Amino acid sequence: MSLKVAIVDDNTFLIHSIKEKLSFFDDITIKHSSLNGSELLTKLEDNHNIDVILMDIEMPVLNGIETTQIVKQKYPQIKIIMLTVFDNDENIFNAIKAGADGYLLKEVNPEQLHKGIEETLNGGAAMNPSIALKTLKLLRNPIDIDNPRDKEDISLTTREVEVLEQLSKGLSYTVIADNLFLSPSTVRKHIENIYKKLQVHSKMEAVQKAKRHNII
Amino acid sequence: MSLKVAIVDDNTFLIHSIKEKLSFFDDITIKHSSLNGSELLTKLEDNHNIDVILMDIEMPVLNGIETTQIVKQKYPQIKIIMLTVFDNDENIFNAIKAGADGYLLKEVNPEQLHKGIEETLNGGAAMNPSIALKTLKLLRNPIDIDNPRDKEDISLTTREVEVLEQLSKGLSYTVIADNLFLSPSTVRKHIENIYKKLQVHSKMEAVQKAKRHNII
DNA sequence: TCTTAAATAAGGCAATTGCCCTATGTAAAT
DNA sequence: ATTTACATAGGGCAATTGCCTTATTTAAGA
Repeated sequence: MSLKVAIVDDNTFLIHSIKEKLSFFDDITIKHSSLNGSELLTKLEDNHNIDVILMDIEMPVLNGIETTQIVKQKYPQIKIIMLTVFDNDENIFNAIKAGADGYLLKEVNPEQLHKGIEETLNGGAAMNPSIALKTLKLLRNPIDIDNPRDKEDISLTTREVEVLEQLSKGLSYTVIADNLFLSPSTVRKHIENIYKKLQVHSKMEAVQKAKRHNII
Repeated sequence: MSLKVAIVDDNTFLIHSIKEKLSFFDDITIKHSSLNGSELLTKLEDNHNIDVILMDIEMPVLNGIETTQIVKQKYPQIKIIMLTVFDNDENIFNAIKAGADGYLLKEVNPEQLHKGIEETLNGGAAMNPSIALKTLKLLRNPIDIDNPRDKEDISLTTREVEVLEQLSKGLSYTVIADNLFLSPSTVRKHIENIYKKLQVHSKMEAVQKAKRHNII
């Protein structure tokens, strides 16, 4: 018996792209697709014999988070995998809270998508490695989503984030240099740049701000 | 340049099994293996040029959770993937809290293990689907695992806690003195005493440890 | 009453940090 | 071809920090 999949996405082009990706696998049947949560709910009321729903987040009328919450309330047996272009903390956290069983990005390749669906049906969770890392960070450093944080986008380079991580452990310039196989001068330079980007003036402030923005 | 991997497992048979799994891939070099955390730490002190550590949890002398915590404190740039047969919530939660970058089960096949190492180095997190599900559940239902922490009972005075709170905001000695209507000398003295009680040597370490012990 | 813990305050010194300057090589973008 | 971003590296200097010493006052406990 093949897996019954439903798709919810307000972008018809992306629905088509998902269908195409799954067409390679004959153990998957796409039962129907909807352009928003409301449409999906109507279809489920008529027939809820569905194994997995691939759900977009940003949609008109009823968005993916709200829809997930409702579907999970009424049909807890149906697995829901979020399939979206957005991977910000807010969305991930809210989707998980709403009861999502997985979270994949739209750029996922056919094999990964197929595997994700299978794993989810087998009692696991489908997740991008980058999403997985974000969930770990959320577990380690629970941020208060409800409280409005400044949204100013802070863009640190990979190296800067690495240095910041070391700073957060209370390590000195020289130890950080030793750890990253750099000259202390370079570490100092990176830290100067970090301070400028974060608009702070000390290690502690930098780490504080970085944690608030879930950079580390 | 191939990826430098270290293995820590008290079971020599399992070490051999992991080595065998990774032997198929020529972009991976196994630098050394240790039978417990203590042995690993000694080796890292000699040479910390390691990309990833595959870490067992149940080990004599120094277990995988404690070892992860120490390694991440001293060498935050080294990625650590837990590789264990146990997947209970306690272990997963504690490993994540200790700073693990991934969590795989020992039955993992060579390809998955290799992929997990690669993904982790690429800034993601390696995770079993079943583990991923458990992390989602932990996020949804935040259990307050009463961490035994260190048994050492740390008793700071009211004033010391006040000062520590100010420290954690990244304030300088003089500003703290001004805030608490004290002489900078007094603030310095309090901080010295805090350092001695917590057995640390800098603001950042003090704040870190205090947070771990729920003092602030 | 004597002792101890806590809070207060100060001086000195070496190491670290924060902030300014300049400079080079490389890779991506225009 | 040229700008731009990134990573690397170094020098200099004032301020801050970490750690040592000593000292007084007050409040709580033995």
